[in-house]
Amino acid sequence: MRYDLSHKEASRQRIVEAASQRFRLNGAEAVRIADVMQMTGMTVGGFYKHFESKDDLLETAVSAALETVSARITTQVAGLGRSEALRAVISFYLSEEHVKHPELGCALAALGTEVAHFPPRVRREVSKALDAYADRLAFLMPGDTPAAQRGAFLILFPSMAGCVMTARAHKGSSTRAEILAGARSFFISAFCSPATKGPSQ
Amino acid sequence: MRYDLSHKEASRQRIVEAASQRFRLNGAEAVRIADVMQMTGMTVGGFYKHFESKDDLLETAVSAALETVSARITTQVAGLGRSEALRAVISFYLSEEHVKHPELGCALAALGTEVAHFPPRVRREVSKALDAYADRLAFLMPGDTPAAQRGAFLILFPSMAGCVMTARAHKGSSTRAEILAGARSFFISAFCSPATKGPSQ
DNA sequence: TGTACATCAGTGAACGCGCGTTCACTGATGTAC
DNA sequence: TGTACATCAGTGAACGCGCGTTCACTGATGTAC
Repeated sequence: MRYDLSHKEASRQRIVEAASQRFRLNGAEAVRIADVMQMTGMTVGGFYKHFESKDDLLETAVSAALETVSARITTQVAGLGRSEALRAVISFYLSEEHVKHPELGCALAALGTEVAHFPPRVRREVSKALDAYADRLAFLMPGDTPAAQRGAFLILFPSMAGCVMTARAHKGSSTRAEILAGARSFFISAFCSPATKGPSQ
Repeated sequence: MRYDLSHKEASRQRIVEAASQRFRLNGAEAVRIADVMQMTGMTVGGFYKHFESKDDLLETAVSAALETVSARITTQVAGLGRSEALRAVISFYLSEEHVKHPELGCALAALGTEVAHFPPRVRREVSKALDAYADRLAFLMPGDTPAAQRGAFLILFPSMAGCVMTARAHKGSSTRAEILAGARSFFISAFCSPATKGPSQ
């Protein structure tokens, strides 16, 4: 072994981080491996010292994106009460800021409809990563049991992802702001009112 | 003019219908013009007698899909009261059936996250088509004014599209059914309870 | 009514480009002695 | 400590395939007379 262990690993991390942003920004199909490698200061050929294929990278980068975002959310609400925490998360998720920066945002809102077209192995891993995402963030949700919290998460986050995706489809139209403002107040009042323990089901 | 007027138009319609299903089933990038033409019993070359480019077809086919679906929904709820009508629409939209058949379902749920990556001209047209979709279906929504109904539509449909997209991402996992069942009862109780005139905002 | 003709929807082979992947090579670094 | 060597992360040109688009051609059909 000529380079120390951390050298190769550091390169791999740079590739994953670059790809994770690029996939969210441009969509899975539109990302070119040569571009991702250029972002890291390396050239195409080196890619295959780290990954088997573009699909291998896709799987890794999407999972990484979901981990990064859930970690950032968790950090940002540390210290807030449950209701305030969720209110803050909803406000951010449904913000213009999030809509304008898919590369740093939720991978579900950025890549959602493409996941069903990923090759089976990739889709299975992404599906697992989405479940893990739910498990890491369910603590934000109202509900008496972990199962209830997970249930509420599985309503709120897919719904918000749909609103963000639709807002992004409406670039340069007032419909975008209309969707975001409406959804923000709707979901905050449905999930954060102090009186409610969760969505009435 | 050698063929009568309706002949070419009929071919064009077959191309649009085939493409509209194919785009929803496979995603915009994955659709091959040769495949679409084969579905119509024609061969590739003929395509360019009808459309300028694949993007031209995409724009036309996505708009057509949104029109077809809103027309079908409108027909199916004819005669029902407003609350029952919306209940029926939500139940269908969030059904396993809809999740399993993207090619016949809502284009927003099928192609949503890809729209932001369409070339500007296409995205503008799709954005308009989405606005028209809202206008045609807002009558289903609770609310005293058209604006209120449109506002409610712009919360409900993007949210449901997000749930369907996420359910589709979870193929072969119990998470799919969990999302659909949870979202169905949540949105029905939020938008169809006889007491409510709309989402409390 | 029959026949020559013109049109143009549709054919299918060929073109050209872009991109994922491969491969022979380089050169920086750690190790052996 | 210094030097020869081995390793392997990274290079970048080349390959090969798939697909959107083009183009010269065909043949079915309506029209003129």
